[in-house]
Amino acid sequence: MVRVPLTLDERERGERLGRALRAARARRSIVDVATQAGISPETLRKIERGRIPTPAFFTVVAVADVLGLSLDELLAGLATDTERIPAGDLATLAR
Amino acid sequence: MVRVPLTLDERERGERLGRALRAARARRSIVDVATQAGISPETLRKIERGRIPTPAFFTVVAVADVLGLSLDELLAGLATDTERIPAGDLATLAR
DNA sequence: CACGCGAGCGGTATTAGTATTGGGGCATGG
DNA sequence: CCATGCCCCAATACTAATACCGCTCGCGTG
Repeated sequence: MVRVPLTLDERERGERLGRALRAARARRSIVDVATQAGISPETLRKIERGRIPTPAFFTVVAVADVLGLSLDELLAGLATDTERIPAGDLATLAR
Repeated sequence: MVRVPLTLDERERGERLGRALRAARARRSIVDVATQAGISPETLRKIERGRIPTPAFFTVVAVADVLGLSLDELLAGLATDTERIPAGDLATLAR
């Protein structure tokens, strides 16, 4: 076995990370945040949509930095997903 | 070119991350930490040696968690490398 | 002393997956 | 209209993660 395919759990974890980042981005545009973070808008979009379940470490760091988000809070929000998202951000998410 | 090769800066950044993780591991063995973090010892060793300059986000998270290291302090230590390592850890490193 | 042992290192090989560019498509609002 | 913002698809270069091999070095033990 060389490199095992990602499990379902790992993919779901990636989706939670994406949702957390999208919620933090709120009303700013993908292009805005991506260029400021030094990555391509397509990559950010894929991360937010969970299409990149295990993004590179420094990529996540750069995005979180632009969003003014501490990595520790970001991780804390991953465990319990939606339950931890404030009502206001939920509305933003559903828009 | 679809995906440009990593720059020298990015590789050096990976080496700093590796050194920081190794310093945090201190006296514990690679195998011990790696298995506890759920990754292969080979991978952890390569990350510590800078051979994996941009490791996956959750891989770094798992290792930092096992080492009891906050991601925020880990990142803070990356900027200025050795100057920020306390004397005690430097001695450990040189051993 | 010689021996093995634990720990780590470098090389190579393999597959899964990331990051990126560029294309097109569909709304919404100035 | 046309810009903005988001989405999907395809192709491609490069990397992550894993595994196996042999090698080295320090340490304690017989």
